[in-house]
This record gives sequence, C-alpha cells and structure tokens, in this order.
Amino acid sequence: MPEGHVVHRQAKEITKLFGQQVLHVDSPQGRFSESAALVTGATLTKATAQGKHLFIGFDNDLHIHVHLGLYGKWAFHSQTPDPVGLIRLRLISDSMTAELRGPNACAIVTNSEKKTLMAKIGPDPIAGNSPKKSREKVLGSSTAIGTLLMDQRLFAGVGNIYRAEVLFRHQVNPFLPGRELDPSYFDAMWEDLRVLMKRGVRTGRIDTVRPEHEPRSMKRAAREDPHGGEVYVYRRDGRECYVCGSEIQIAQLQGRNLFWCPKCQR
DNA sequence: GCCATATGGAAAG
DNA sequence: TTTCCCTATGGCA
Repeated sequence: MPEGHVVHRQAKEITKLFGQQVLHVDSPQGRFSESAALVTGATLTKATAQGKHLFIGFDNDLHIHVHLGLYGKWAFHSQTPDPVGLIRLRLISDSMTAELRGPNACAIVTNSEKKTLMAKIGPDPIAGNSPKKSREKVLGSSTAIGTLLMDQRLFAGVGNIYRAEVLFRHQVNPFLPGRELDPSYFDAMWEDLRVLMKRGVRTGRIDTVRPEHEPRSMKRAAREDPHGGEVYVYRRDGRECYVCGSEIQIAQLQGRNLFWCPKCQR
C-alpha cells in the first residue's frame, strides 16, 4: 500500500537484486501465467518508476507494468518459499525470489504501450520532473487543492499521506480552490514534496514532523499507528494537533479520508 | 468466523 | 458519485 516513494524504492531494489540476470517468471495464482511465459528466460535489464507505476524491463523489449493499488505488496526472499496465499507474480533468480500479491495492475506491455502509459502519468517530484504544467493547471482550477494533490496527472506519486501532510506543513486549507492558492505556495509545496518524498525513497518511511514539533509521545504514537512514519495529521483525527493542540479533523473527499487541523490550516 | 479497513484507480451510472 | 476490483489484517464476537 505505497505512495510513490515506495515504488521508486522497489524499482531500485528490483534492479539491484535482479538486474542483468536471467529470470524464471511465473504466477502461482495463475492469473499472470500466459504473460509470465513471455518474459521467463529473458534477462531483466532495469526496473523504473514514474509516480506509483512500476515498469520492469527485459532484454526482449517487453516490460511488466505493475501498479500496486491499495493492497498490492512485494516481498523479497533469499530462497524460494512454497507459495502462501495468492501470488500473482514471482521473479526468481539463482539467489533471490520476489513475490507480488494483490496488485491493481500487472500486465506485459510493449515499448510503445509503455510510452502511452508514461504519457498519461504527470510530473513526479521524485523523478525531478518540471511542475510547470501542473502549476498552471492548479493555479487556474476551481477544484479544491486537496483534490488536485491526489490527481496523478498533476502530482504523480503523491497519495493520501503526502497530501495531508504537505497541506499541513504549509498551513493550507484542503478545501481552498487551486486558483486561490498563492503561486509561491504551489512552488513551496512542490519543493517540499520533492524533499520529503526523496527522503522517503531513502528511508522507506513517511516522516513529516519537524524536530521542533516532536512531542515526547511521538514514538509511541507512531507505534500505535504503524503506517510507517511520524506525521502531523494523517489518521490522527480526534487527537491533538502537535502545533496548536486543536482536534484533528477528518472528512471524506472524493471517497478518501482527508485529515487536517482546523486552526493551523485556515 | 465476520466485518471493517487500507498509502488507489478504473469503470459504470 | 458510486461501484467494483485486488488481498491481508486487526478487532470483535
């Protein structure tokens, strides 16, 4: 259940563990068997990420396109365990096995199909893409900034946690229409996402709380809600804001939980 | 065992 | 805006 930082991390991991190796690819669950046959025996060249999309490239010009969605997970083993549960896809080298469960998307694509998919994904702060077009669209939009931040054509890789946290860190109300956002705030939030998400690639966690705001109880709080990291507002509804003490609010926005501090983000 | 929930997104209505 | 898909897990009976 990742945001973009996790997918970038996994791309690096897969390249490191399986790059330049001839792989056995299969599908214990069966749903990817025919596709697996197209790349099994081929050499994995490189895995790359754009936003939350992962592309695993092979030397026969085919790629496995993976999107984890809400439930998807990779697991890595130094042996090949007997399959447990529903494993859509396995990558097996001489020394390593990767297992993929529950992906939203898992399909073989050609070079041109990959290109088409890539064109639909917006600029990714981690990839260092220019936010110029996103900036124009956001600053001209009547849609709430909290909704725009989840739009993968505008902010590829940003998910529900980074959305909530970057809005808090810049004291922006999630319901503010994009066109009412001061342009300097767009720039600051993009830069902040770039820094936070790149840190997330290194650490595998989402940590957004500035040192001066860390309460003594934070380590305990992070343990109680182990989504991986220390955050200001994500899933902290009903609890006290670390900055002002107000009760963190929760609401549904486009079917997703949105968290914010009513006082800090007015 | 059953139910709710989850860092997502496409398709249907 | 709602429904549906994909899977595992934790809380509760």
